[in-house]
Amino acid sequence: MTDKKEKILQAALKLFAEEGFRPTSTSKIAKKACVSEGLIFRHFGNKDGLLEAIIKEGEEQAKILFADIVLETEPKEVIRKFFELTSKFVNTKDREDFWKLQYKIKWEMEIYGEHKMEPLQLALTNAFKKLGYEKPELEAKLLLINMDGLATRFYLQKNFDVTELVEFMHNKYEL
Amino acid sequence: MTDKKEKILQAALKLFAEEGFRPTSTSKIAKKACVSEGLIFRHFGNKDGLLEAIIKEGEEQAKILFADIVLETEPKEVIRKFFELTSKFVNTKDREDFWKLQYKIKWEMEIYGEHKMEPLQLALTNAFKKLGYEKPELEAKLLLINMDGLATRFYLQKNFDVTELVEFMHNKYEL
DNA sequence: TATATTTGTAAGTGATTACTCACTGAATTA
DNA sequence: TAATTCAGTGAGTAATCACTTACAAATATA
Repeated sequence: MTDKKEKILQAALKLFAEEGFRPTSTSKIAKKACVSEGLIFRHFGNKDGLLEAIIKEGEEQAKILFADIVLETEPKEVIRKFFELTSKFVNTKDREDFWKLQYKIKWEMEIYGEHKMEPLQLALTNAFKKLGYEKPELEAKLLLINMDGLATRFYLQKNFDVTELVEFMHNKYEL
Repeated sequence: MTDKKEKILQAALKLFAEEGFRPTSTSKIAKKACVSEGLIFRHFGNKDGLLEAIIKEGEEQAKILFADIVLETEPKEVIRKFFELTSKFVNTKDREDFWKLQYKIKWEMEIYGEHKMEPLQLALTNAFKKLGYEKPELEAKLLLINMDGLATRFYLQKNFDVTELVEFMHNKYEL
């Protein structure tokens, strides 16, 4: 990975997250990355290839984040860590662009990517089962849906307090 | 409102909901509406004007839908009607394009439009207060967030069963 | 050191973009 | 009836789009 290739990825991630995929022109990316426009096509083939590279890199990071939850065996800890993740993934400036891009792309391309969340959903289902909940699968689904709703608000509504609501949600489960 | 102006609005609503605002060209809209491209600019000034007209028309319809809930005084009925709306607004083929556009536009333009939901949130807060809930405002916020999460799934994840989850959510409140 | 490969650039390409302009024909108004 | 407004068209516009190509410089390999 050369220096300029890395710069292109960073610039594209930021611009895609800000403006969306199709509305962001390759010339704008090149300018922001301080490289010639042609270099983008040398390294990534076409615009779609650039997006793919960004998403692929992000998925690696997501897997690492999820691993901590999926490998946990204590059910109450699984749920606690899930809420911890929810408020963290949304609050760390570092990865903000990446997560925002995930949702933006979802709506622009109209694909949900269920498989990414599957291990998380399974871990939660199992945790609720151990805790004796009547419908553990639906409980898990509901939590993930809450996460989508929170993300929607966090990224689109300024001055939205996530922490307050995550805490409130967490307290609804007697743990 | 002439016949052709109406056709432009309908075609634009459909295309914006399908492809997004910026990726939909005015020439494509004109073709779908079977009018000359110039007519779009005659009636709406520019592309943004066309979007504004669509959103404005939709807001009127939303107000009517919300009115039934906001005017209800019986707290349990307020919540029941809210869940009824949630599964309905998401399932009626008729208005599907409009609601889908609402979310697409939110992510494309990064504006949430909190004011639209305010009367609904107030009605829910009041209902939870009457029912003796400890934190009625947060309960109301949570319900609206659930709605956003459900919409995300419904429009982006094929084969997603809304009704099942709405019922499950509803049953969580002892009514 | 000589040769090949990779990394990078500048200047293009045709297609498409939002939008304008000069012009009709029909309906309204004076 | 004469003048004016309105709805609608089709052929333009400059700018921008994703992408290509020819070529130079740097780097790796022999």
